[in-house]
Amino acid sequence: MSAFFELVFDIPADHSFTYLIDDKAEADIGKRAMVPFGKRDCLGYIIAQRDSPPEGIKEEAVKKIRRVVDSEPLFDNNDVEIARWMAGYYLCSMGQALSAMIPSGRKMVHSDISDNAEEALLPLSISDEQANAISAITSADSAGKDKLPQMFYLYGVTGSGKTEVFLRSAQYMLNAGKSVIYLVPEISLTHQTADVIGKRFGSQSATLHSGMSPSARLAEWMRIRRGDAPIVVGPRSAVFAPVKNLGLIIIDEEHDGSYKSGNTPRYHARQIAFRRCSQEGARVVMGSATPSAEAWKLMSEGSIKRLDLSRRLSGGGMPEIKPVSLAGVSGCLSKELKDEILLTHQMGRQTILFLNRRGFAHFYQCPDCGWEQTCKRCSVSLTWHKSKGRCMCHYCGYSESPPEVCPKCGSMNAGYRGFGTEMIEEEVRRTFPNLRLRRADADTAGKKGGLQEALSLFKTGMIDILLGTQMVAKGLNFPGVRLVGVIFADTGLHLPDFRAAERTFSLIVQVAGRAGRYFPDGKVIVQTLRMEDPVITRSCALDVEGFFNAELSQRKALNFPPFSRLIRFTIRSKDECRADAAVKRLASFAQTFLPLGSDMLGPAECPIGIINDNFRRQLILRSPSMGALNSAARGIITKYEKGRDSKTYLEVDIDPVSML
DNA sequence: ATGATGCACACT
DNA sequence: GTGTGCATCATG
Repeated sequence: MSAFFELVFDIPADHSFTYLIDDKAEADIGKRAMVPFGKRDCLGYIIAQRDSPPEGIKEEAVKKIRRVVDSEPLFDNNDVEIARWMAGYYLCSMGQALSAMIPSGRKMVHSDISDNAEEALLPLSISDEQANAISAITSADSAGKDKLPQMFYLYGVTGSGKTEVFLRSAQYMLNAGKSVIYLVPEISLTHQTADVIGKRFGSQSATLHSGMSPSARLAEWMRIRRGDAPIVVGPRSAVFAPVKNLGLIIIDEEHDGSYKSGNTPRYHARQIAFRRCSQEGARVVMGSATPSAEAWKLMSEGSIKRLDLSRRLSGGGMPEIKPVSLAGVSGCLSKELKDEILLTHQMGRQTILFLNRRGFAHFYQCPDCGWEQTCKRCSVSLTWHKSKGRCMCHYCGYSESPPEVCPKCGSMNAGYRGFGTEMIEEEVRRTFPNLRLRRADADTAGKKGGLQEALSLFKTGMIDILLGTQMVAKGLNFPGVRLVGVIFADTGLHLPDFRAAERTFSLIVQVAGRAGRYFPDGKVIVQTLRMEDPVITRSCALDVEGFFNAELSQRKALNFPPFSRLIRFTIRSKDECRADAAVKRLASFAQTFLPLGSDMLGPAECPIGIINDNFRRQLILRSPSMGALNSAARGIITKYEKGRDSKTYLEVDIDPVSML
C-alpha cells in the first residue's frame, strides 16, 4: 500500500515537499527519510501524511522516498506543532526548527569539561520555606491546554536549598506518573546536576548534552521517548526532550544568557518551555538569586508566582562584600586588595581574581571619577571610533566628539582605555613574585584540559591565585578559597547593551553568593571606579529588589524590554560598502513595513563592528508587542531577500539577548 | 542550502 | 561563436 508524505528539510525554504512511498507501513510522522531533492539526496523530516499530492503538483512529479532512516519516530504531532510555532515566531523554516529540536548527528563540537561534583547530598530535613514552595508547586492546578502555564520562581541565593525543592517537586511529578525536564545553563553544570539527579532517581534519569556522541545522544533520546527515563537533565536543547506526559520543566539559573541559542533558530529555552508547558498542560519552575528582568516583571505582575527562599541552610552566611575604589590607583590592584591577598596567603588560603570580560571596544571613562560617555537616547556607552574621530552610539548611530576634559570632575586625564588579562597577570606577578599564579581564560583554557588542569592544581593547593574570567567560577566551590577579587566590576557596564547593568549586577551577586557557600568566613572585594553607581552599591549590598526597581523604571522610560519587544537584524559582509548599502536597503523596507506604535533603532554599526573580517551592521525593530512586529519582519525579509547583494548575509534575532 | 539556469560581457 | 561570473530561481 503506497502513500504520500510531507517532508521538510534543514534549509531556509519554508514549505514542505511531498513524496511517495510504496510500503506505507515503513514511513511515519516523526521519522527521517532520505529522499531525492533537486539534484542530490537529502535527509528530510516526515511531518504529515496525505492522500494525494498538493494542489498544482502532478502525481508523476512526486518522487519516491529512497529510504526511511529511523525505525521508530523521533518526534510526534506535539513536536510538529512546536516546530510550526518556532518557525513562525523565530522566522525560520520548519525544517530548521525541527533540526534544532532533534538530535541529528550534524555539526557538533564541544569540549566536555567534566568536574567531580562535590555536592554531598545528605537526606536533609527541609525548611518551612522549602516546604511551602514544594506545596505551592505540587498543589497547583495544571492549566488547561493552551492557557498560560502555572509558573513559579524560586528566588533565593545559592545554598538556600533550591535544588532540594526542584528535586522534591520532580519526585512528586514522577510519583504522579508525569515527566520532568531539568534545564541547566551549561554543559559543565549538566554533569554536576546529572550526578545529583542520578543519585536521587537512578535509572529513571537521562542526560542530554551536546558533548555526547551523536549515537549516544540518539540512544538517550530514544530511551526518553520510550518513557524509560521520565526525568531529563540538560542544557537549552533539552527543553525539546521527548518525554511522555510532561508535568514540569525546571529552569535552573533562569537569568543565564546561555538559554538563548546562538544560531538559527535563535530560540530561548525559557520561551520554548513556556510554550511547551502551555501546550501540554505542564508547569514551570525557575530559580535564581538574580532573576532576569523579564522574570522579575512577570513576578511583580503575578503571572509568575514567586517563592522566596530567604535563608541559607546549614548556617552558612554571606561573605563580606566590599566595594573598593580604583580611583587614583596606578595599576589594577588597590591597596585593600593587595593587603587581602597577602593576608589570605599568610592564612594559608587561596585567592580568586575575576575579570569579567575580555577587554573589548574602546570607551571613554574618566579615570578619576568614573564618568562615562553615554548616548542620551539609548543609555548605552559610546564607543570610540578612531577612523571617524568620533564617539558613536551603536544603537542609533548618534555621535559626538570626545571630551577633552571630564565634564563631571574636570579631570584632564581624559583618554580611552581597555583592560586585558595579560596586563593584569603581569601586574600580579610583579606585585607578588613569590605567590603561585595561574591564569585561566579563553586563551589558556582553549586547549582541552587547560581549565581542568588549572582547577585541579588550584584545588590541591598548588596555586595560590587563580586569575580568570567567568570560567574560574567553579573554583568558588573550593573550601581553600578565602578571597575573591573582582578586578574591575565596571567592565560590563561599558558594554553598549541595554542589559549591561543587569548582567553586571547579576555577576557580582552570583560571585558573592557562590563564594559564601563554601567559605562563609571569606571576603569579596569589588574594585570599581564608580563607588556611587547604584549597580555597584546595590550588588554589594545584595539589594536585588532595589536594583530591579531602579532598572525596570529605567527600562520603561527608555522603552526597552521587558517593556517592549525587539527584533534585531544583523548584516555582515567582507566588503564594508556592501554591508552599509545592505542595511540601508533593509532599513528602507523596514521603514515602510513598520507597524504603528513601533520604531526602528539604527541602522548602525554593530557593537563588535568586525568579526572574522566581516563588517557588521545592525538594525533593531522595537514594538510594544511581538505579533505585529513579527509579521512586519517577515515582510521586510521577503522583500529584502529578493534582489539582495549575494555578498552580504542577513541574520535575524527575535528577542535578542546579547546585542554585540 | 545548493545546484541549475539564464544573461552579460570578454576573448581564442 | 564559446567561455566565466554572478544574479535568480526551484527543489515534490
